[in-house]
Amino acid sequence: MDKTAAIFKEFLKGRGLKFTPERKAVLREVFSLHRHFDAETLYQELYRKKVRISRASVYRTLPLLVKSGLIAETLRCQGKTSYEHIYGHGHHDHMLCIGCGKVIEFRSEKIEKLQNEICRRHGFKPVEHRLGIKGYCRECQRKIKMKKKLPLDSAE
Amino acid sequence: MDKTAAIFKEFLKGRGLKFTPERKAVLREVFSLHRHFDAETLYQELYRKKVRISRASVYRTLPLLVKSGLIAETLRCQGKTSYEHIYGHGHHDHMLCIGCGKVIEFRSEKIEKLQNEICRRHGFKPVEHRLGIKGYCRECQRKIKMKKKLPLDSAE
DNA sequence: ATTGAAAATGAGAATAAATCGCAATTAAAA
DNA sequence: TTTTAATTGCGATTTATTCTCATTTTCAAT
Repeated sequence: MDKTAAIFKEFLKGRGLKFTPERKAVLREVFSLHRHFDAETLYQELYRKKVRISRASVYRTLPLLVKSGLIAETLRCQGKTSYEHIYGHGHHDHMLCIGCGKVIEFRSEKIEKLQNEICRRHGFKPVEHRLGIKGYCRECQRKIKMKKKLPLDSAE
Repeated sequence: MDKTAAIFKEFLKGRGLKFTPERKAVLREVFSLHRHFDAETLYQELYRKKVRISRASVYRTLPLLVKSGLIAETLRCQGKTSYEHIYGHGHHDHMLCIGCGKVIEFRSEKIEKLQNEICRRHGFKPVEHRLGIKGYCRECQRKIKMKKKLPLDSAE
């Protein structure tokens, strides 16, 4: 059994919850995917692989995985909740291009440190955080300069 | 005419959009509210005040206000998009207590600076950012210590 | 192994948030 | 004014997610 399963099982046991085949399947699929995903995508992917578990179970399992600390919700992008791995995937923050949707991941030790310091000052025990910066990537900045009429999404 | 209206009007004119009474009403209501709000709340509030504009118009106007820079989406909290003022309300980040839902606002000049620096390095032009830290406030940390069976939301 | 209680499941109905289509209306530039 | 593109309201629709509940399953204690 791999490490993530052990963690999840442990988490579940601690709260009197069960490590069912369905939950196992979701966990497995989650960690076979790379990058961000949402509940529906995961369900479809499982379906494609002939793993027949209900949407409801997928929707019920993902929040448990979040609470177990294995995954986290990402910044909300287009109306649906999306997730990313935490386990085995060092923490990082995001830049999100408003123009083309590109995601740039980054990590700043200094920012992390400052955050922790601020939390300490407030007596706050941080569990998880998200920093998302919206803006325009290099390419989209160039594109925008060439338009006459300002597009709705222009930064200017 | 107040400053926010001037800004919004200007923004709209620049893209060939119109400063209609409905948009004016939404803008007005937005800035009469304090703290976070969502589309439905705003609609209800307007309805209560006998300002009869359709939900659709509210939903259509809020994104425009975001694009104008007057307001911003907040961290997603419970499935619906919520907003907060930007104009006249200095930017701030959030700590969100998982236990009781309390929101602590804070601002760190140092973090802001670091963010800008990182963006520069990536050729990214930031427009807006959100930093949200989830965790447990002082009180909830105390409460948790006293429980036997771990609640679903426990940090441990 | 058996059992029993609590928890989980699937299927689809239900809800909630947000968007869309369209005919009628309106803002604002000419 | 006139004109024209933009906007409105309404309700229908879509999309995401949650809920209901009868049935099944897990797991700890026999």
